[in-house]
Amino acid sequence: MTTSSMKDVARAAGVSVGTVSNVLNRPEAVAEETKRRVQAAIARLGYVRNDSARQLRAGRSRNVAIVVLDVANPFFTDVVRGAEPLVHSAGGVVTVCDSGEDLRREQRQLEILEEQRVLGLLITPVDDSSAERLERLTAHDIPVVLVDRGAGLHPHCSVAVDDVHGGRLAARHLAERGHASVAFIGGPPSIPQVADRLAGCREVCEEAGVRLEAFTSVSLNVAGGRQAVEQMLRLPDAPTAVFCANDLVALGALQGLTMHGVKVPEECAIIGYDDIEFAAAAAVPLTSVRQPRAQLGRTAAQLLFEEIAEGKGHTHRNVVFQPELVARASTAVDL
Amino acid sequence: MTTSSMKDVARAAGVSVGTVSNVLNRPEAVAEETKRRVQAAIARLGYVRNDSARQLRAGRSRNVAIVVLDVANPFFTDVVRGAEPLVHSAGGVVTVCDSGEDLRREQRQLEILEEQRVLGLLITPVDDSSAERLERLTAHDIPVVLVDRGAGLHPHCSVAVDDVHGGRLAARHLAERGHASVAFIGGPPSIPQVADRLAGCREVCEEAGVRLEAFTSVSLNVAGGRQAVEQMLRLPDAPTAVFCANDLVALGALQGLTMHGVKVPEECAIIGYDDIEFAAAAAVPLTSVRQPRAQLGRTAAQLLFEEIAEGKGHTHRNVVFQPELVARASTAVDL
DNA sequence: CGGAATGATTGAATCGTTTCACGTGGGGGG
DNA sequence: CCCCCCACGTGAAACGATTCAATCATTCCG
Repeated sequence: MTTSSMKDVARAAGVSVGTVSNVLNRPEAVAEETKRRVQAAIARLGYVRNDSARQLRAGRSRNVAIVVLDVANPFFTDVVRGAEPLVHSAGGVVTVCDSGEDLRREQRQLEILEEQRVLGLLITPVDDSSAERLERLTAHDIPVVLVDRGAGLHPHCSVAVDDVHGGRLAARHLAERGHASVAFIGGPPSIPQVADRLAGCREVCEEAGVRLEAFTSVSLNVAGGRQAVEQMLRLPDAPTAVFCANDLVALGALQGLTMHGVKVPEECAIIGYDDIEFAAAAAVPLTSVRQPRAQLGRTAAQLLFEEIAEGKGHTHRNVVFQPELVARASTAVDL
Repeated sequence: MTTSSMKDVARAAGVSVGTVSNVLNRPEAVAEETKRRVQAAIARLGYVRNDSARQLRAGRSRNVAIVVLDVANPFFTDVVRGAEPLVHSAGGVVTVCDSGEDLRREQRQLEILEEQRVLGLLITPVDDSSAERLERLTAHDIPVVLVDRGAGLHPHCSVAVDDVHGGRLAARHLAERGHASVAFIGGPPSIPQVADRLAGCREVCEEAGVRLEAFTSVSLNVAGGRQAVEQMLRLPDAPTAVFCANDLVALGALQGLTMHGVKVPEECAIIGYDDIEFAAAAAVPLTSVRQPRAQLGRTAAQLLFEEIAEGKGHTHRNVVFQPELVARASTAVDL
């Protein structure tokens, strides 16, 4: 059984292909009786539109691509989920590409996506050297929206979260609970997110007269958090609270403290960042700074469609969201 | 700057479009000098192949779609990662669709994917009522590989993991550690995965003379695990170990036990299932039964490409993987 | 030196839709 | 009774790449 085309349907229904096309795309323009006949033929033959042909004529696809640094990272999956509904209601589907923080992979994916003439692109670029390739896309009329990176640097719309403010929220929460000495644990300071969170934290600590000690974790994951906290415990007067640059690090810190018999939150409070699903699932549910992830995705998609709708006259927008503190057991003690 | 076509390139290089096509697809068939001229023109014009046109001619796209129940579930993201490399080396990109366990969404996505004439489809169907729609796809020459569901039921290839064996592994591990009474915590028994894991566990327990008590969690998540374990603690002689149908439930159990001051593993051991990344990240690292997730994806993609290569003469294969036990701190005590 | 073999290039047909300028037939208004 | 307009349909021209038979030069061999 070969797939049948409009021509087959037209023949079967005794009409021209133009009419079949009308039944599909502007049903109000065709007489009831004819419509019925055509629809019957479609059903009988099991006809399915060929999107390639459609796209060819239209010049673009209806699909939106999103290129993320890591599909397994809950942050990105939530962003994807936020973006999906809009794309679907525009008749397209979301193509998710995992660059794995690898520039070459990212580049290859951008090439493929450009060949596919995607409607638009949501991307968290691997680093600033992607800028040039992205400009090429917009030059070829493929709008690009940056997610959580490089806001303002490029001729694109962007969505991001205010990390400095997130750092402030965390520090303020700890200060209010009476902590006089806190540790910050975060990965390489070259990562803007980490630097911003630390900056916000430092700002509030200085204001409130809280002693702040920064530990550099080898990486932003569980192992990094565990190691850093062990290093911290060796200090003569260890801080009574740790603020971690993300929840993975915080889970690592919790693990390290548990191993050393340090009670959380009684002897040491923990506060994480991102509020991933597993923050609440930890043995001691983690206080965390939540980013509006789904909304990030939703807004990114909105900006994309706005840019498409406005065409030439579009001016780029950079939307910044404010994070929010979610208090749980890991900081539930006042000193 | 309008996007330029092969015709433009041909004109710029002073050759015919056929030659340009050859430079792109069979470079060995065109003279050095000509090739150089054409490539120069391509670079100068910033020409990018139009995949729609290509697909139209070829009759199919080079993209593979994967429809999952939940993009945020680490199980599926790992499957996606396993499948990606193969698809990329075939010149395509992976379209990830999240059905969200919603039949209507799944249906809509299948329609779109069929219109797009995807090369093939990897899917974990929402339920058996998807079978009919999937058969329609194969009838239209779009091969389908089932992932972790409905193996053998349908005229498709499939990959799955032996859950009964996984249950046996867990029970054996606990029996070896000297536990005489264990609890199973799992969601509705109507889920085949849950039923199989329990069956395997029961089999070994009976064999080894271990008392087994099954608790039904309201759902397969953290809250479910916490509630079930609280119920368990109310028993006069509570079991000394719990086997959870998945890691989320196990994390919930750990949380519940921690809240009630029960020490893990000294007073109660825990063993989970899936070995998600966060199992190792728990305050007490969780012993878990690992499914070869990436390999599941890789193999699924392989089966897909085999089916494509073999064409008509293809006979469907059902590949079943054996899970593997990963021992960690949460069971590291012999009674 | 004729003819065959080899190599490079061309041109045109084709894939399946969409779109639009153009019939065609019937009904209503003048 | 004529004309115009409307509502439906038609047919053919795009869209941009691939493919293959046909053409044109060369080179090689006897």
